[in-house]
Amino acid sequence: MPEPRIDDVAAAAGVHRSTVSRAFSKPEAVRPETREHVLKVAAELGYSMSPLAQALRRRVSNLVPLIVPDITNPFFAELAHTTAAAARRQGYQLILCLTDGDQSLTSKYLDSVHSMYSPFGIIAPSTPVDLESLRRDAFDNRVVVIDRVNSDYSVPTVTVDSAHGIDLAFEHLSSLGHTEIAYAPGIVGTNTAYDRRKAYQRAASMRDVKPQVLGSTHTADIGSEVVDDWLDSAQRPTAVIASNDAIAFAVIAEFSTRNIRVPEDVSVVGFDGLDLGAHFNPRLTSVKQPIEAMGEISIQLGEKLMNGETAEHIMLEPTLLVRSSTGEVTS
Amino acid sequence: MPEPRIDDVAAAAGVHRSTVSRAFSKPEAVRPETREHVLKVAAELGYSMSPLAQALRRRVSNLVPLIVPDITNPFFAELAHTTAAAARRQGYQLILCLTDGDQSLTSKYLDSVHSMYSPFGIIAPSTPVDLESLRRDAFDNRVVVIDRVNSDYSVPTVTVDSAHGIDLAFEHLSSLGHTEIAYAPGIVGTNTAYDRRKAYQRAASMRDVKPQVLGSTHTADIGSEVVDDWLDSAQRPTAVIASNDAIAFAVIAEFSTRNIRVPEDVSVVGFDGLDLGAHFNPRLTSVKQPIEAMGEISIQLGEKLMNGETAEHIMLEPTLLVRSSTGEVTS
DNA sequence: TCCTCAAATGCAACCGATCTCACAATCGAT
DNA sequence: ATCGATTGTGAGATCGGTTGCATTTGAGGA
Repeated sequence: MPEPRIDDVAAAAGVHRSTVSRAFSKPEAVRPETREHVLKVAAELGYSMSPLAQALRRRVSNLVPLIVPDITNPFFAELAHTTAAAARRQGYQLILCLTDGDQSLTSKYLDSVHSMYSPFGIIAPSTPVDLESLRRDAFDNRVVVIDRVNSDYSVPTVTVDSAHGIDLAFEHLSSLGHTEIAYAPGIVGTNTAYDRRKAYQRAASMRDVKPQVLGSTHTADIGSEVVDDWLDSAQRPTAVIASNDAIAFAVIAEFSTRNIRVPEDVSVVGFDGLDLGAHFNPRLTSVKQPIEAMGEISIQLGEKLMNGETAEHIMLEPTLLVRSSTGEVTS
Repeated sequence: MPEPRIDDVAAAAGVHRSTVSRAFSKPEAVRPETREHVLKVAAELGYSMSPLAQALRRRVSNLVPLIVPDITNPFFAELAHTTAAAARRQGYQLILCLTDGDQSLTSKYLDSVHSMYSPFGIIAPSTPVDLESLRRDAFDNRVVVIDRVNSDYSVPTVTVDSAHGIDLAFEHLSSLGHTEIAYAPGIVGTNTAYDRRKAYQRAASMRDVKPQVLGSTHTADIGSEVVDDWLDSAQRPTAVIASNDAIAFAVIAEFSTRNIRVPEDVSVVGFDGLDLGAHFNPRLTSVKQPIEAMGEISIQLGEKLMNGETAEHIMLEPTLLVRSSTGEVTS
């Protein structure tokens, strides 16, 4: 048997199409008894509305795109995870769009979902978003960006307070006696990468620590670059703050490969606070981003956007997750 | 300006709607000159077809669901990555559906995408799929399963040869002098978990190794269970094969926490061959699943399915990725 | 009992495309 | 020149709902 359509339900319930439609999508517009009857008949027939047809007529769908550069990066995986959950809770279906770092794909995806009448979209960029093109491309600006945005305050954003995060890391390391604290930057380009690095510089000078940035050329193997620089350093840092957990993993792996022990010889703290870090060796101390909140809030901002409210800029506070990759300085 | 519709293009080009439609979706049915003219006019207007309207009328969309239990598990992340790429290449838009281990969500998702006229769906289950319900639920059986299927050969599947994978691990460990080789199973339930464990038992007995399965109660912390069992073992295994990389990570982290060194005190080999393992400490030796091929082939099987071809069962061969978590036995 | 007005329902156009069928133009063959 | 077979285009129903407007229903008041 084919799927029942709205007319089948209408016939079976002895009412008109439009009444069935209202029974589902505008409950207050129909008499309670009628509504119940229609719903019962519909249930008996195993009827459910076609989201496609709805979207076509209403010009609004429940498909919300989340655009991320790389799902293979556990940070984005966790973000996708929490955002999908938040989306589902609100009745949206999250569409995960993977750009693989290809800028042009972003606007392509945006076009594509726009033509599916998405109510809004969420972008977690790897490189600065070209907002000019976003706006023009589509979507009437109904885009939420996870990360700061340079030039344009009309786009709502959710970010994490990098400066505070870095401060937490410094504080922790200082309390363990570290005074030579270096920084391992990630891929440049994003605002967060920039913010964190900046925050490192500031925090270092505030504490009379000589800023040392390790491995800035960014070839394929970040880990060995960082460790090379560390070894070459006149005054070897006793601690390294990585700009994110993935970098921290790579750095620790490389230290270990060269028989430099973490945290005995050098402490490492990450930035992300991924669950995965709890099963790393050693278990990774890290600045924890409130990823769950980020997902939740992105959806909320999106909904405000579609209600025509003005752009908000939410900044979330990170916390410190102390595990085993940091220890007292021994010298 | 509102988005142009097909009638706008038709008017501007001086032809009928249907001709425009054909110019796009059935090129051979329209005179070349007409076609070119229509396409040019459409381009000038910045016109593109509404996928929603298309899907509604054709009763086929380009939305392909990939249902996975947990994107936070890097295996599924890599799978999603490659499958999304393969899907895009064929003009599909992958919809990632996260079940979080909630069985009932699977059929919900299936219903949902079915009503969006998905041509087929892909399921990478964490627990055995209830095919009865899948079939009945929706989709006319147009589902590809990544993992074996027990009861039903009418569903196409793509699997990896677990037995061979385990053999590779054994071979490698044997060549390093290991004779006490234990196994750390993952979450039970999936066929792959079952297959791998079975394969371990068989491979062990074939090589006169006493099978030792570590940590089978499966509380929250698998790592410490495994290590507890390892410590309690009368004859401590010199090597552990983990049923997947995530388990291997957890086990190594726990070994290390208790000051047991990998690979000096015990070798560990994983199963998945994730890129992430290359940045683990120590870099993880692992049986590598051909994840890229799995994604690609799932899409292909799906396409065959929608063309009415009969179900195929593809089995892929794993390879061994030798890194640094295994070493010669020292006793 | 009749009238009024609001609430509930029916009617029919519409969202943006596809597709079957009918019709016109073109062509080769007789 | 006539005719049947192709080929290309137009007409209009259709996919499965939504929605503004018209109409019916029913409660309350005179």
